[in-house]
Amino acid sequence: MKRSSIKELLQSDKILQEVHVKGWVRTFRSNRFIALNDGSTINNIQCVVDFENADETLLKRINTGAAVSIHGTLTESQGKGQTVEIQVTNLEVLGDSNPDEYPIQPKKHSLEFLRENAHLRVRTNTFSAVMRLRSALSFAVHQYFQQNGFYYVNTPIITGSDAEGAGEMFKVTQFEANNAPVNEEGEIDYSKDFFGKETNLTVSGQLEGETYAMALGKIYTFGPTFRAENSNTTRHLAEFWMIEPEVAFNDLDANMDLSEDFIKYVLQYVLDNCQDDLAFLDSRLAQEEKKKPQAERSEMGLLEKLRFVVDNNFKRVSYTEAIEILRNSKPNKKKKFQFPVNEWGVDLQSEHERYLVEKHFKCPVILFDYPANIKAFYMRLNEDGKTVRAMDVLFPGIGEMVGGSQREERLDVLKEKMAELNIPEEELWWYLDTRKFGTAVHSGFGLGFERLVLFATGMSNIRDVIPFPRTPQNAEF
RNA sequence: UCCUCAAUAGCUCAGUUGGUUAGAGCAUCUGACUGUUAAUCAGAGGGUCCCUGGUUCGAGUCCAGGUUGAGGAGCCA
Repeated sequence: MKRSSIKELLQSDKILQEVHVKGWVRTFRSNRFIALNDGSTINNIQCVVDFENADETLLKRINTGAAVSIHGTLTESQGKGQTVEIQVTNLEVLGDSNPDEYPIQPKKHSLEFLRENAHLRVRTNTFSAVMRLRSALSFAVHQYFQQNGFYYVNTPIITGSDAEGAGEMFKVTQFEANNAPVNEEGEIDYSKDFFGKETNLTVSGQLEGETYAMALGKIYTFGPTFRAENSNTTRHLAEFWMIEPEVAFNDLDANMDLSEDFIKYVLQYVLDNCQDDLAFLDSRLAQEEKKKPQAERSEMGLLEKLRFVVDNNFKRVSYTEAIEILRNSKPNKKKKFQFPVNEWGVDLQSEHERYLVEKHFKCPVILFDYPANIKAFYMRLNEDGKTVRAMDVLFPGIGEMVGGSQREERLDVLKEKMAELNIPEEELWWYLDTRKFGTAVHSGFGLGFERLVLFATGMSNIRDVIPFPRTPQNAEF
């Protein structure tokens, strides 16, 4: 007999028909009611066992976590918690689960404990909802770009350029740690290594992506990215997935339009397609919020927050305007900021970004036209000579969701900037070629996928929105 | 990397000014009950009090160093 998913059965009108399901036992109550989940939906289906006529040794094997195969009749439920249930005619335990050892109990676990059981945590409601949402978001990312004429480009994960300047890199080498060949100066001789040069895991596919945008027009990357920073925060991972669109002939305004349109599209997609999981996460967040003191509670629930972002325009503010707002803000005047805002040119601290997004504008904010000397070498210098066409999209509770810019398309200006920052031209000869041959205005941005998942699920720690998080001192699994 | 806090049963936690036999709820096991919804009731088992060293007649408790975790900062996406 054909097996149905629980998702299908809960929506079906197959009342009084024979059905077949397989899944894992969530709870077994009163020696009679199995709450069965197969991952197809957050909802369980209740399977009612005729315990009076059942083999007792079989009943003893129906434990939390066990895999079972069930044949039975779909009926309307006599109980209150569900509309339909399965009257079991045949039950087979496919895989036992020793209740003495199985770590996932039918009770609340701390997120810290579940992180230590990352291989099993997806069997909980919270993590299954998060991971289904992550999958849906990932699909929506591709759908958005594909529908809008973008080509998906796979930039290299092992990279030979270390001039991207996006952060500390993980080395890739075949050498033994204490037995690497050295040259006459006593330095490690990478010309003898696998690639014949020093190589690293990518921190960004942007530079390679730019070369493809200068031929395919509109491209995006969506792949793993690595940072060897010793970052211990709720927003950073050593291995994360980044989305990097790059568009030829787009200026910064078009770039801001793209980022806003893109974010709204993928959030609308999950609002339309992940209602059960979002409803669960919405109530989960509401319960979490209740534990906080009144002052720290967020004004909006998860669903409310998502709809708000989709329905309202992001506020676009230049760095210079932002500095003015901050300088005249109450916390600055009352010296509540740890880093007071006095002069133009300083980098904004988290507390300043949070003030702008959460207190002043109360909506996502796009900051643009930053001082040149706090931004990367490839960003387009403005006519004022002191700011660059950079932009950051800031989100409440998350901070920087997107970082992007219009790229410097003028070869001479780019070379000058690289010289200033001691970036050797030989390293990036291929990148400079895009400016030598048919250069054009172009723009792009990077969006940390996990930060998007963080926002869409209402989770608060980035380690809880990726299956197996990689962070300093932790590469278990 | 810096600052703050934490680590006690499988999980979540309590443990008084240092004091003799370290507790609770949940989970597990045994039994009762059976249309339950985190079922209920009765009973039982379960401890390297993170590690190393120190102070003390005596350390879960105090001190030092370390490990791991959490929150915040920096770096950023």
